[in-house]
Amino acid sequence: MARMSAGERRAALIEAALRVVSREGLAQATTRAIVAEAGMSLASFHYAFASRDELVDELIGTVVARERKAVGAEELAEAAAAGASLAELVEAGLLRYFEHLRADPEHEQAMLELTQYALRSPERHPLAIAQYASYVELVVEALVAAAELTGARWRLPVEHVARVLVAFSDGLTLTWLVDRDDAAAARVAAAAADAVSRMAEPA
Amino acid sequence: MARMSAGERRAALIEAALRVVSREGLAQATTRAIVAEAGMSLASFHYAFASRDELVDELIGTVVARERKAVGAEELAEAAAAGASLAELVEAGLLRYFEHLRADPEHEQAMLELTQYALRSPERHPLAIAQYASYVELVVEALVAAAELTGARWRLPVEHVARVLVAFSDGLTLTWLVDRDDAAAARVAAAAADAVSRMAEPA
DNA sequence: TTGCAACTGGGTCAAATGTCCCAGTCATGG
DNA sequence: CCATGACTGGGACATTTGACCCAGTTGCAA
Repeated sequence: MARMSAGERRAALIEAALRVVSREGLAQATTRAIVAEAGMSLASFHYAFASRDELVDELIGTVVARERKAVGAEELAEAAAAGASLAELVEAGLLRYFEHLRADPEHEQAMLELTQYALRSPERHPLAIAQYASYVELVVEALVAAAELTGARWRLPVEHVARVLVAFSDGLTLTWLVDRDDAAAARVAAAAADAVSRMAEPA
Repeated sequence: MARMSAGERRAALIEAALRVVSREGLAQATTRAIVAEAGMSLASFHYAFASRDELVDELIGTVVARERKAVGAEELAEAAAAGASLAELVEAGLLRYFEHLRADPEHEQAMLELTQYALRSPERHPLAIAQYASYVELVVEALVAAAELTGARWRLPVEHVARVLVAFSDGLTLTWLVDRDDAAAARVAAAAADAVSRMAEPA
């Protein structure tokens, strides 16, 4: 195995772990499976991490940070310039997220498993909370931008609106992962966008 | 251990397994943990079930069947008689589900884990699909009743409406399990009811 | 009552798994 | 060039876990 710094090694192991969890599930992400994926030896694992739990904890944090980039709001502006309504903007955002989900369902499944893992112990519960706080924060930014672009004003605290939208996205994700029904997912997105856009009024 | 028929024993083990999964998670539901919960010996387990997997598969089926009873639609009629609108009826239904969730969060968490477990293998994926088909069916019944009681007509196939509502419920569940924010859950319920009720028109 | 099949308890086995040790290797500063 | 410490590879070990065997026991049908 090539030589690398402890930091690089930790990063490489986390990448490998994420691939294993995505492909086979958290339960199958044993230390041996992870180092095999990373092409290292077991000793390297325990040189970089004190325990498997430590890696999983760090994995949760890493993965949340990455998600932030995945759903960027760059295209919002052009859509609004093209005369889209707020509801249309929100729906477009949800559909963009849905494409992200369709492109890599296993990744979202992995995220769900990591959340549930975190929920199972009091020490890790904060990790799950941080994960969702991060989602909400991300959606807040998009909602603020969307409202500005369409000259609307949120009648509720935008965090509240975002929290609702995150819940709807989660529901869309979970149900689609089960039945893989694209049309149904599109209907969920439309209904969610409708409900959320009604939380705004002309500025 | 008292003597009982193979059928009773299987049922008792499934009950015990559900308790263990709810309390400690699927990963901790080892054969030993399950028989300890049931107060039996390991041999009894393997007398009743060929393998742990066989029990888990049966657990998923059992648990779905039980869920059907939990969200009964008895109170719909009285609410409608009191002059509630369709949106109010749907919201009341969601809030009733939410109370169910609040009363036993670990149970819903167990359901989620079982779903994800089923999603992880092609052979078991149909179990998850059946689980959700059962939810949709249940919601369809309630939606049909609610529309009748308020003199409304669904503009979409009621199965589509139900599928959306199931997605919203899932989102409500997942996010609430993380942040335990009752007020936020109530807002999700209201928004979901709003969106769903707009899928109907006066008959 | 008695024979038998259903059933049980305790122990055992092999595999998987998390953790860790130790002898060796390699890069780098002096 | 070489000493030193960071890093690696290959095992080893205890524990957990799923599976299951076998000698006994017990309810029940005849």
